[in-house]
Amino acid sequence: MFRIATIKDIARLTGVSVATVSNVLNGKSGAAGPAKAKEIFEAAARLQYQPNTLAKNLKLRRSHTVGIITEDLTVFNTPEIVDGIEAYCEEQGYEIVLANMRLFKRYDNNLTDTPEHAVLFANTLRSLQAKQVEGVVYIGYHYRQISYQPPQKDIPFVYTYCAPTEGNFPSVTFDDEGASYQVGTELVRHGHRKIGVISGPISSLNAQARLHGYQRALYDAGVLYNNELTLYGDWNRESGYRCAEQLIAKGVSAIFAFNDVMACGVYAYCIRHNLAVGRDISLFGYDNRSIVDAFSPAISSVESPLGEMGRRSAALVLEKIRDPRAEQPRTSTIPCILHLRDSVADISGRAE
Amino acid sequence: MFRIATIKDIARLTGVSVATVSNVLNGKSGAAGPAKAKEIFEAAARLQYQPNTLAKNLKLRRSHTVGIITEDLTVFNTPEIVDGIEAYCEEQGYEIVLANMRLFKRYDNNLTDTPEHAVLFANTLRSLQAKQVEGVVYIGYHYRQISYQPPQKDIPFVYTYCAPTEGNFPSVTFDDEGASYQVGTELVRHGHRKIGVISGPISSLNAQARLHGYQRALYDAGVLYNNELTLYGDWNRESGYRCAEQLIAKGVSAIFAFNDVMACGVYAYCIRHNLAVGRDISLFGYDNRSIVDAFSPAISSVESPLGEMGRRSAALVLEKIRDPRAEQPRTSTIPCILHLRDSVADISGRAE
DNA sequence: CTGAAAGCGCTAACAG
DNA sequence: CTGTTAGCGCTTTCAG
Repeated sequence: MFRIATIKDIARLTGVSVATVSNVLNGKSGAAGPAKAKEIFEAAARLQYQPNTLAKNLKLRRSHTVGIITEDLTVFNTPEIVDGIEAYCEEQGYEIVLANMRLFKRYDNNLTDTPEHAVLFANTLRSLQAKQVEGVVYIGYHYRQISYQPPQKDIPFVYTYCAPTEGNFPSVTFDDEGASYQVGTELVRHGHRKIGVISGPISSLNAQARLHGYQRALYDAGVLYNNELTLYGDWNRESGYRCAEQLIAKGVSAIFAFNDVMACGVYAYCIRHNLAVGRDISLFGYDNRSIVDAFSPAISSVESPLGEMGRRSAALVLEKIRDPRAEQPRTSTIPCILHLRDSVADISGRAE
Repeated sequence: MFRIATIKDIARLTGVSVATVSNVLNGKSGAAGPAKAKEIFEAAARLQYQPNTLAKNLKLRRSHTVGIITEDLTVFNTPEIVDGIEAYCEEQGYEIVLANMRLFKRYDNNLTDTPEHAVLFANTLRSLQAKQVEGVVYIGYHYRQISYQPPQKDIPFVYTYCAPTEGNFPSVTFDDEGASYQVGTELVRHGHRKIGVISGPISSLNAQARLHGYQRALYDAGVLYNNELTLYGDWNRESGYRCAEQLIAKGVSAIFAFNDVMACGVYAYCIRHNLAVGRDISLFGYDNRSIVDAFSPAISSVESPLGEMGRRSAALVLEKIRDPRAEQPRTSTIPCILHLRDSVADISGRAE
């Protein structure tokens, strides 16, 4: 079997003590004469020396590592958030260690808050702490309230893509309300007055925020909000299709679906009934998933700033690590990115 | 600041030595009297004792951990492979530690094998080894040849979703050729004789294997292969659209696109020209991405067995860890999963 | 049945 | 400028 070279091997090879090797390799100026130092560096390179992280961290009692807990890594937005955290940590000289709870796979998509989840969370967090992480970012699979939290109230811990029901840990989310405000504003600016909304389930926090933003946009634009034109889907394609049918019967010129999958349902309805999206019907989705490109014209949509949420979460955790008494905002909200595409027609010139 | 309880705290609390605590907690029978043992367990529970992984692994010189190197975690199929590895390792009592090279983000999608990649790979592998991983799975972002490999020839190391150009490390891939064979067979079974193919670039290994499988299916079915009906796209939507135009002009009744994105292009062409997919034109895609559901009828497609590839890779690594002299297959190929949907019409009854 | 002691690889006083 | 030493938290002989 192969053995990784240790500081001891270098010491033996160069005829100095391990302390000297350690000092030289850690750049302590004047730890050895220039000749010896050079010799030590060369030996290290030749042996492909890599300090044993375990030993080093054990000794230093500082791992320079932040833990990431994902509810489920295979949910579409999670990897981008992880990526943002990694990018930021790398810039700051921190490592990351990932713990995936695999909630979807493990519990077959039953994601209501159960006691099992709390136990799994506690175990996951402890296993991360056993690895001496200095802080933790918790990534939800979808925006919702989380009832469990770390037992210690003073560890650097940030929720992202979800929010704690209580406690003082910060959370990072995206600006659902603001993005919907922009969508509403854009649709009005393009001349639309009768706009249909296909919301998610009324219990969804995302859906609530999106509806508020949209309503505020209409208010600010002086357009009456007609709640008959707001229907509630279930995030799935079929509900988009069904709601499109009703809304179009009511004579809307544009539809704002609260996710892309339902927007696809709308698109399908339009195709089936010979309505040209981007001319007869304008369409906005949400999530900016790859399906927005499946059609032509492409579906306008709202992109969540996943990478930026990751970066912000990491920044908050590192700040807290460096200054445990830092005052941090309870919630941080990152703006979304609007993608206005040809699915939205400008009808301001047309007769009503 | 909070401090995690150590074995020492328990020892002090229960009035025994650390050795006894360690023995009891590790289930050494008869390490202490039953009363004392109970007391120790209770103290551990009360203090939320969690053994320090660093210290434990340092001492044992066995981390029970396998490393995962991903080329890029944000590429759509990577997380599912990671998930499969995790699931298997968890069952076997192993932990995983993930190192994401972030190739896409870092090099702006320039993924030809460059010397920089080899250096990044070497660093990543070393950092994993510094954490004392016992083996490593390397996950490519897309199936292709990889020219670099670990410097040590005897470490447990498996490539997945890619293959090494040389060396004796095993690789795990999916059965592109077999899946395409099945697609060809299905299309013929549904009465299709003039079938258009939209391949990927001719240099792509995936595309080559898929074409072979398809050709073999025609051969076995006694259908002539007309290479005029095979066009080469570039994996993008527009090329699907363009190729569809040419193929349909040649009178094909079915189109097999080598990925779903190009299949979307075909779909778009059909919609634009009033051809009903699943009636006038049959369509098969590849990858089974979420966009297959964007249309109605849904696009038939081929699903890569990502989770299973992960599990198999993990199994190979663990086998090698447990028996360093185990003989292992150079390549393992996992069957794909065919999703036959309504985009494929049975035209065997129709006149030619 | 129980504990003292050594040591995994590394760093940081502290002496020389 | 260089080396000795102690110790991070844990396991494991080996005596008592």
